[in-house]
Amino acid sequence: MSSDRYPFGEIEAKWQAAWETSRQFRVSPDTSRPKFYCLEMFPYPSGRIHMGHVRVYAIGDLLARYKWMRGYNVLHPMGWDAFGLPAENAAIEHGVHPAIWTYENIDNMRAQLRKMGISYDWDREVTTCDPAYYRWEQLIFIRMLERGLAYRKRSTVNWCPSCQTVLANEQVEAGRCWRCDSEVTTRDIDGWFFKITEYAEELLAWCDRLPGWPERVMTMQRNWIGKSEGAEFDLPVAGRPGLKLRVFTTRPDTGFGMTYAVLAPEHPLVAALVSGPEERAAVERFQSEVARQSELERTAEDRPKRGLRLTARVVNPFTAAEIPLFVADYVLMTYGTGAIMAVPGEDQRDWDFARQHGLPIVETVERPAGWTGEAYPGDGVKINSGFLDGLAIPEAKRKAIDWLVQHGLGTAKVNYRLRDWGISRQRYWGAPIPVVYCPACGMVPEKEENLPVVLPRDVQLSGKGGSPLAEVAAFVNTACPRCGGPARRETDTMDTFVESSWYFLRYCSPNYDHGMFERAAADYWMPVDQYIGGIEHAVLHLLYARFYTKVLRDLGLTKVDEPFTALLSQGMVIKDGAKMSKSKGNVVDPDDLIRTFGADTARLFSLFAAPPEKDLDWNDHGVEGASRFLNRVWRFVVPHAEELLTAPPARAGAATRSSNTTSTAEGRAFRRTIHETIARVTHDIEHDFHFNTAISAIMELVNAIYAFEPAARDRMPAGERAALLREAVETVLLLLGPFAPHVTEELWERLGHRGSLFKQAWPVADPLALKRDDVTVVLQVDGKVRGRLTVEVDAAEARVQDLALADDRVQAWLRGRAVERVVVVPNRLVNVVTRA
RNA sequence: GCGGGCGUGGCGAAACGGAAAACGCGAUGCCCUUAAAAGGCAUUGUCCGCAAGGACGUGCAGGUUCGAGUCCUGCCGCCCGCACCA
Repeated sequence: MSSDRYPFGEIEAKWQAAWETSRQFRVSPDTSRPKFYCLEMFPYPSGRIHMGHVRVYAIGDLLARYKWMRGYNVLHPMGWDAFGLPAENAAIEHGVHPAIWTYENIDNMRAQLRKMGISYDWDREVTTCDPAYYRWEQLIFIRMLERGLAYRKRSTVNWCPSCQTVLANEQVEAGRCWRCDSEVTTRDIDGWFFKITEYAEELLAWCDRLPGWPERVMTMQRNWIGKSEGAEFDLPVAGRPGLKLRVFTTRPDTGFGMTYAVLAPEHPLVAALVSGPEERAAVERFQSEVARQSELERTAEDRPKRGLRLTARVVNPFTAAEIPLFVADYVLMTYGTGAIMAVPGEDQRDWDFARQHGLPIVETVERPAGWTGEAYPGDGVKINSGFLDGLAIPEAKRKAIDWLVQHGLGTAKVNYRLRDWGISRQRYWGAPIPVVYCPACGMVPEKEENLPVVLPRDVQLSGKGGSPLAEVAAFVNTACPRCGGPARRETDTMDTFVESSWYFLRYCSPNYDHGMFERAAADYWMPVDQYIGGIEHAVLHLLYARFYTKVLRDLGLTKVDEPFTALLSQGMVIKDGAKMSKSKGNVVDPDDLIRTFGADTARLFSLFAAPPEKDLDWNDHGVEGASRFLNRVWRFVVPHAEELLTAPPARAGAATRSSNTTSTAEGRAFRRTIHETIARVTHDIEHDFHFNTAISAIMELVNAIYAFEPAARDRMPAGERAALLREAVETVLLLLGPFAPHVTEELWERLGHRGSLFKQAWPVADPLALKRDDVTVVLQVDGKVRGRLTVEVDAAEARVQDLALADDRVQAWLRGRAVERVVVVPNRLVNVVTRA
């Protein structure tokens, strides 16, 4: 393919070994320097890294190395999200124990990552399936149990028939399992929950206080939490004194438009409301029909609403009228009270249902002129609403709630869409839930001194369903921690998202054995200053980790309110129009890439091809371009090294040299290019994460070096030329270092430096070098570019205007027209506005 | 339906309201070479023109402005999240 390629294989191995031997990226708390905690989402040890990993770790390493050079004490750790179903499925299919499978995969992936040359502190490696890790999670589980933040209940849960386990709401995507894409069903089952709803308000409030997060992710979290404010109140059942139906609404102002009410099919009051065996039979038939529907069917688009009218009627407290009562599938038991007041005038769902069943529709908001729609959800003046008539909606809401309170019918009420986090999994490869069921004492937490409850090694994994731990007699049969009598252990394991909800805290003191983490270490390092990962975790991991951190704070373990100050959400890696995947056959193997082009090229291309938040379109030719660029740098530096060494080290970028080092205009212009590049690259990394444009700027500087070198040969003294070239080359190496660390480290050494490039200070643009004498000003006539003009920087506006008007080309366009005004934008342009 | 984002060359992409397309890929031509690879140089939005130059050009239609890819209004299209959430 290519002949003159720099020896990346040797160089990369050399510097990876050197960084490791010198323990360069091993860190400890140091209060004399600012800290920077840079973290990429840790991987699931699937066995091989893929291009998505390459991309996210290239981004993380760029930021970490950049921060090192800016003088920060950088924590940059790596570990393994090691529990989870693939290990168990591999065991079922291939008969290999999940632990063996997982640890082998970790070894493979660690070796692959090392070949990328990422600046990890490998002493801090954390593996979540290690009992020394999950024992602390079990301890916190017991603390949460004591505080009522972990609880057990029987409920209808999402069930993946393929994974044979419960799924949390966050793990169901459009009715399908997030991991295996099977259609999700429901089950009534006992399980453990974390009370994330208790933190709904705080999680929501902090969405406005994390400016370092992408708006898109915050919006998704806000929507997921789904706060709605309104009222809850009672509808008396007609002719049944004492029997009331409680409803929730966000529009209490529409009470006068309530023409019927609806119960969810599963509502506990349904049984009490049916009259006679015939209606009971009909209702039960309806209930079982609804129950049979899968999640997918229930959420299908344009699904007609189905309902059954009961004989019982309720009273609309606003109008005192008796209104019909329905059981219908469009009302969900899981939200609000499971019953609604129906206002067809202002709610489209109610409107549809009312039309279907011939129910009256009362409008309680004045329609805007020309309104042709059906239900009207918008703002307006209240009508047909008794004491609310004439009010605007917000005022009417307040007044309606006051009225409900005064009459003892209801209260203001806030509801959230967020549900408690179901963490029980009926699978083996996870952290055991540390509780015991005793016939005498009931559910009892394991004693703290008995932790960890170790996941037993010997287990039969059949894939037939049911918790595999239930078959392990030695695990299940235990003594009650309270009375000592025979008891059974909990056989469910914890959702793997529990482990990933605190691993970033464990990294602060990974070997600490008196608790989850050492307080002082966490106080020093936390929060994570920059977190980097895929958008797919926008509401899963990122919401759970925020919740768990707040729980740990309330348990007095940490002082931070939020785990991640800033989040960079990187896009997917795409090839041929689709996400890289084995099934599509469009996978690029990072190992092949590193073997062919080197890790530096793989990293540089990942950072150059697109800004990090966008999807990256993989292009083999583009990779060659990245490789070509690094070769171009190499080919300049190596042959010129001797010549460059004749010049004193530039201490590139440090604002210590004055611009008069060079006397020629070419020299000054070249030096300005060097320092403009420093400013651009720094800005692009620091402000927008625009690594692609930062690389462009470095490429331009390299192009300028290639153009300057021969041009300067006869125009200035050799010493001056060498000094300028040395400053330029060293600047390129310093700026390029975080993007392509191995080749730059090697060239840095070849320029006679001892000590790592990454211990050098990041260059700072010299203001004197940036100074220009003159600028090109664009000349416009009526907004169209007609010429250019070179004038001294900051020339007086009057002078620039005179020069512009005197310009031949401008004059030609002014012929026959009168100048109406002249707009002068200093150092940029002159626009001459004319009229006929 | 609700919320968010995005529409720019052949492609990936750039562009504080001020020169649209930087940088890279691809393509074409030339140089080097016995030849190729590698490398170097040049050209590369469309149309008119020998040229100088001109007209057009950032999904569509308007608006604000001396000036709009960028701001505003309304459409069209695509992507993502949530979804009978009362």
